[in-house]
Amino acid sequence: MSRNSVSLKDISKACGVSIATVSKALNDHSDIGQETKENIKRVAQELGYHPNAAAQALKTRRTNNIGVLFVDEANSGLTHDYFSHVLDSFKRCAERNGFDITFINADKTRPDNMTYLAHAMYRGFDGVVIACVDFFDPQVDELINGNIPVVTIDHIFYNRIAIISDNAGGMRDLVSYVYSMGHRKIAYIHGLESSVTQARLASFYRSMQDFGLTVPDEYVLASPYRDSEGAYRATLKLLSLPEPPTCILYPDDVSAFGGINALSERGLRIPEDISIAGYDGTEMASRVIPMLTTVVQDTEGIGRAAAERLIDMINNPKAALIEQVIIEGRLEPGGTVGRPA
Amino acid sequence: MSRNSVSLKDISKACGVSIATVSKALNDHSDIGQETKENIKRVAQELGYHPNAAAQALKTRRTNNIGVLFVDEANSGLTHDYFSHVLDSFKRCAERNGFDITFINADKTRPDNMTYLAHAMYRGFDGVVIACVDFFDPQVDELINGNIPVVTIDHIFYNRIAIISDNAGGMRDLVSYVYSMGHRKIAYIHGLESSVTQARLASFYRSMQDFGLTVPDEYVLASPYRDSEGAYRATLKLLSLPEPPTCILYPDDVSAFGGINALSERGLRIPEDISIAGYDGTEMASRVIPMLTTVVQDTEGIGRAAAERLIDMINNPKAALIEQVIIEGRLEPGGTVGRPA
DNA sequence: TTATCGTACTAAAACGTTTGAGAAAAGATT
DNA sequence: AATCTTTTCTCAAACGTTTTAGTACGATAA
Repeated sequence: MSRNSVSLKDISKACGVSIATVSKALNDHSDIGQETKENIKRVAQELGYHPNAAAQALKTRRTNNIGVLFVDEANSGLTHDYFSHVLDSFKRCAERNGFDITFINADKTRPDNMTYLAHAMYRGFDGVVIACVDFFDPQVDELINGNIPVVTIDHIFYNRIAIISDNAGGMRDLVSYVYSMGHRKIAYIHGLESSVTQARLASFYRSMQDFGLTVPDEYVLASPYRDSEGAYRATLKLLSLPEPPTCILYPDDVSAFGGINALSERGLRIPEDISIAGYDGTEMASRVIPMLTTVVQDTEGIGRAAAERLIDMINNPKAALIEQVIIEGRLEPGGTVGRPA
Repeated sequence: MSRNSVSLKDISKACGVSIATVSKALNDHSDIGQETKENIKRVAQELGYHPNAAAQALKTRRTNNIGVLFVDEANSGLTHDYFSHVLDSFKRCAERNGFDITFINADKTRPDNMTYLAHAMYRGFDGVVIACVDFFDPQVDELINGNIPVVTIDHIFYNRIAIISDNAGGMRDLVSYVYSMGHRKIAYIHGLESSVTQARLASFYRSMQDFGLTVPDEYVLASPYRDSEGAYRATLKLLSLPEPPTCILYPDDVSAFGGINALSERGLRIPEDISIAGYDGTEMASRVIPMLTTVVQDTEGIGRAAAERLIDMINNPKAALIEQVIIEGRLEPGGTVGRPA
């Protein structure tokens, strides 16, 4: 009862040794006799002892706990398909290394209204991973510049380690593939201002240029990420052009579905009449027929890389090299890109 | 530097009062003068003081931290669409009440290999929410029977509070709707053994019976949850029956997509030639045309209810009433159910 | 014999907080 | 003037752990 709690003291009493001896025995210090160690460990087991994380943290200044900060524009939180996969991978890797993960509160209405950094310090996180947030939020800046080890995902801060997916490479592969299928009139609907967007957009222009193609301004439209409505409208706009594209690239798979809806409403068949491609490689992309052509992000790799670097930083604070790790994606041809009529 | 840490002691020095006074002032105890309080709070602010969660937890035996346990058969973890929505809602509600959430380690290979309960006690969680796990895992049993407040989602344990979605009601509504569209030959592919499955299956039979329909055994097939391949195969089996159904109900939306693939492969149009419906109301269901007919689970309500009950239990340990909260879903007609030919 | 060493242990302080019991000073009541 | 209250503050213990310095003691070396 009363939140049963066996402490070192209880074991020390049961074994007739001091508390210090028990602590050392359980932590396998060298200055405790073999026999004593074994006895203590046995008794600890029998009594159902578990260390107290709070006491350990207080004493050692280490929590074995990593903070996760994630807020996206749409406030979709955990339900964000891309992020939830990254986080899942991050979590697995962290757990394998004995770390737990706790969310850094994203609700600004929290009773004590602490900033992200304050919250992280309050919990004593050994490290923090930041993803998909509004990187212009001053609170994020404060956190980045605090003295807790940090890795960021998909956004580069100059004084921190960043894990970023290879947006330029993915876009290059995509354009290259579409080109090889015979398309020359390629439109690109891109997400709103972010470093990810910029990287892809630049790569789009560059790749097109490498193939000797010029991109009419009307072929490049903006629409929010993961907003099928916006993509729907943008698609209609493209279709109403005097010379509509034969292929439309979308900023993400959800948007691509918005596009599909617009196209099928206009009676256009995919890929016979028009070709499309998404980006991200979400589950839904692979569940439809024809399978959506897309660039599958290596979410497993991103999450793992982030966890590995962060844990590395935590364990070797001096070796805090600034680094950008680029994780490649993989083009998934699917069936939504055909040869233009 | 060195993980900057302003403590009560620093404030007490700066203000020329005792540590106790500082603590009481910051916690608004009544035995501290107004003026002193204000001064202390101001100085705390200036010095950038933040409480230390570990020390507080050690002293008060309260962590303001809730543990989340979630492992599903497919080990899809956080990427599980239904659960990630429930968790997101849970998280928001918990945060509004000043709680953080931390995952209970699901990786059995963790270095210290603690059981779920051991882990929860180690972290000192004030409460625990359990969802979608293998409820026959003895470790889950141990956790349920431990003395930490627990709520379970979608599974009833007799001595604990459970939040469950209204599977019987949802299935009834679905059958009723399909019936009203004129269908009489209705097949049901259901998930593998679980209380959710059983509740829906029973409700399916009962609803059919209420409409005076008998269900041929061949119309009821099993296929794992969220397995589009399995649903694909089951669908083909149904189509090869001498008298195939005019409508197929799937255990979840992902499975429904597997079914769609099988049907379109056979050249059947939806809903002209055959009708289908999913369950869950995932994002992908609403992104396709025609929109998938499905029962949208109130994930927001489920998550919130779970958080509210759990926090209630935490704050009033005596009022630990055993309760089952049923959260209703909502039939989303979509466009995949038409009138049978 | 005495100094030196190694092994196995303990004492006690410390981490940062909370809290009940008390103390000092000022005000109110007899 | 003496006593009781009230207000405001401090003392000190406690939460469970880790760790440094030190002790006791038998063995080895001089």
